[in-house]
Amino acid sequence: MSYDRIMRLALEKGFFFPSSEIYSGPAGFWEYGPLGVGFRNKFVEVWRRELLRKDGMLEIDGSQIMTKDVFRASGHLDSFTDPIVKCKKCGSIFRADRLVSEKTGTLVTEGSSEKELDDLIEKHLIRCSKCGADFGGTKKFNLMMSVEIGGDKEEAYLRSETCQSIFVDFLRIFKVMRCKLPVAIAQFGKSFRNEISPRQSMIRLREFYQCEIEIFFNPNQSDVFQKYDGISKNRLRVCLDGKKSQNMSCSELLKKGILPSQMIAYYLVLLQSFYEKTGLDMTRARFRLLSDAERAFYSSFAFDFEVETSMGWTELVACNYRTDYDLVRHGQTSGREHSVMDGEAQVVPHIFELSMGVDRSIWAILEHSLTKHEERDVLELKPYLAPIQIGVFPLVNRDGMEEKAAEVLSKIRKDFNAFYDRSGSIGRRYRRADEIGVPKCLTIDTETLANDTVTIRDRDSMKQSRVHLDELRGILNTTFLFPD
RNA sequence: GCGGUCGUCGUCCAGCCUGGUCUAGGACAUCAGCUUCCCAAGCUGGUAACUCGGGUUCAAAUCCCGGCGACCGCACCA
Repeated sequence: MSYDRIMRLALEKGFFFPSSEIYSGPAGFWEYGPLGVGFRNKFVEVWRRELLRKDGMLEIDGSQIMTKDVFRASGHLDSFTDPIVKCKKCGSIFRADRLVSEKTGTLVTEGSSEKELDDLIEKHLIRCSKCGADFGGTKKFNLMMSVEIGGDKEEAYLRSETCQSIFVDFLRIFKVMRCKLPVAIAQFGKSFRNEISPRQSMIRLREFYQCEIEIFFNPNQSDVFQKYDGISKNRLRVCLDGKKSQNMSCSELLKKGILPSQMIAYYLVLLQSFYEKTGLDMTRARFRLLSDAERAFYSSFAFDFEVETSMGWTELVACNYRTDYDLVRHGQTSGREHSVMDGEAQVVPHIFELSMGVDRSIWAILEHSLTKHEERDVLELKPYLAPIQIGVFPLVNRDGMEEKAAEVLSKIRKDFNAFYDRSGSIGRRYRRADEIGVPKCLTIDTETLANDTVTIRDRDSMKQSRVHLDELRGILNTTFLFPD
């Protein structure tokens, strides 16, 4: 379905909408409404089921504000603080350090202050290379959002990736949870990036949700991974050249050296089967191998899990081999070596991560799920992902059907997300339910009053069947049960 | 961040050019009532908007400036 249609659905039904809307607040911030929260919660619960519980991972929930040292260690403060100058006339922006070294032929040290750079620009009479006008002063631009803590305004940052919490917590978790390598630690939470120009609603946000999984392992033991045995024949849809996708078995991918280890193969399979369960159209999904230039500074091997949407191929998950970069850096900065015992050997674990963008996954599933059946718009969400599971309707508003419907509703509303609707014709009510993806509707009619049976109407087929109220709970439980 | 286009009920649009019958209109949606025994029927009534700030003017949704936002292109995107 098109971008505009999904946006209309989101705004009209309240899945999500711009933040601080009545003041046309800053770009890149969006709110989840009731349906959006319901959907997202269920999405995260499927993530927990298909990845965390299935594999025995540990989940934590870290603080969003973290001290400056964390990001000094992670490299974010150096790598993402660029000194920039802006032309007073045409507004063009340049990296101040690069500009100075280009024009003067001298190397500018990484840590040069704004004042030093300004002096150099003045001394060498450097002007805008586009229009020749003056620059305003050098400023530091950073994708990190800073905050001040307490009366003396201690410098801190909103985390730009949730995984830093996992890294700095690693030693404690490993010890108190009596971990052995390999171990996976996961987290669902918010991250913040001061994007220059956020675009396309849920795709590029300044405040966004991530589901991250960090797998800590002994690099000397990663060749043989027991769990791999069960998935060696599984096929992954990979894209090696940025164009064509193909299904290849894990054993083939390993033999050809495309995947570096059995362990990584296993986790990519796990991730792919998770997304299959979310209802994403997997024929429009792929693992794209990243080139050297595309990888993050810390990563030595990376696949992006991407899906095709109205905006083209969109990255949903970054699968990075981060080596021992993070734990070594945190070890150096904190002065506490981040090594653990693995059998007889003491090792600094390496890390493989699955870093999922939740908001854009939500968007992609909506795009792949909203379908037009003749004149009927149906949001074909998997029953276990539907924010509202059941509609309860009196067929007509008389003869005590409303009261009976209220009775049915109160019977099921504690166990299911159910809603009651008496407004408009029965057909209109079915259509309203279809568009927000309600899988089942219960209708109370004359026969209900006579013999306590209701009709269950199915969203996708529109077919109806009649069940006794005593059987209802069992049938609904089966309907919304997660398939094995 | 730069450039272009744009900003009116929940959604989509009319009105703007040519300021004043605009107390801002319509469609769809929504709410109340009537009707309705199964797939957007009908009737009656209702709620609901000029993005924000400043300026010009006797008078601003309408003209001008600025902020904020949206879309498109460039740049950016751990």
